[in-house]
Amino acid sequence: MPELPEVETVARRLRIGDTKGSYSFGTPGLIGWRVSDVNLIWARSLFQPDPAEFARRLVGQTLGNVSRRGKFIVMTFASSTLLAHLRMSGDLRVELDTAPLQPHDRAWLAFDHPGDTMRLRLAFNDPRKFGRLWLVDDPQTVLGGLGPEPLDPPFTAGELYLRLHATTRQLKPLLLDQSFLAGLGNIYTDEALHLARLHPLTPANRVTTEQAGALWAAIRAVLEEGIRRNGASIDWVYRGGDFQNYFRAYQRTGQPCPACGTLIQRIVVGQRGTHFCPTCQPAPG
DNA sequence: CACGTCACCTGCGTGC
DNA sequence: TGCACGCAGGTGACGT
Repeated sequence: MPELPEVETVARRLRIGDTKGSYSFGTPGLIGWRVSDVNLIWARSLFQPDPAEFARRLVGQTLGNVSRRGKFIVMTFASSTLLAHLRMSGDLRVELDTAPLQPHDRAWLAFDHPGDTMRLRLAFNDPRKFGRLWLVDDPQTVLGGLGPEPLDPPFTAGELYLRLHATTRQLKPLLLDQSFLAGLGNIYTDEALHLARLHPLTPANRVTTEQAGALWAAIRAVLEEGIRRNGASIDWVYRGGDFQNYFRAYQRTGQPCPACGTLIQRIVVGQRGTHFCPTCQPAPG
């Protein structure tokens, strides 16, 4: 799924709630709520630690903050950090703890709140079972290998240019590499390369200063638009966003390029479907 | 180092 | 209808 904008949308929902939730009153954010119970339905969803220690360390802790790093959701408790990676099909739901569990729910945490009779559930739903949870003392043990955060100030066009010129790798797989840049996935990589008018197979070290500037601006533009539209909802996995209605290239094989009308082509790069306009994004060399 | 292949999983659309 | 097959928002472990 879930790339940076979708993960940001999920993190925001956990942090500040959602007035358009499943209930008339929406769902509140979970900051300040206390874990009263945990249940692991599919044990392999938990990467670290073992289930018994997971429960022992989490129950009784109060959630201090929810943020995002790359495609990870970062839930900060007083003495540990819960990390979630949604991989291809994961999602996190906040609901009343009386709501029925859903098919493909893999784990849940129950929350209570001082002076409040309401109890909430945070459910981790993941049809394909690729998603993972970690409970750690130091989040850097999991997040330490990630590249720059593309929307943060230290990530400049000049920084991108320098990183591109450190390798001969093709742009598409390079941008998907989370140690090069954190947060891009298949959708936003295709969208950014199209907007920047760069062919997905271009060797990174052959990108000019101007092209690096265009790619930097394009990455930020597509991510910001994705966040503004609450992410993309595609296939049978509906997540509430509508960026899928504004794709320029991704999954538009055979449809006209919005810039020039040429039909979008699909190739396979590193086992991933890759969509581009052969006119706007001419082959390198 | 760069690239290819497979594995991990389930569900959906397509075509025979 | 049934059933194979290809495809899917990700990543990590291998082999060459």
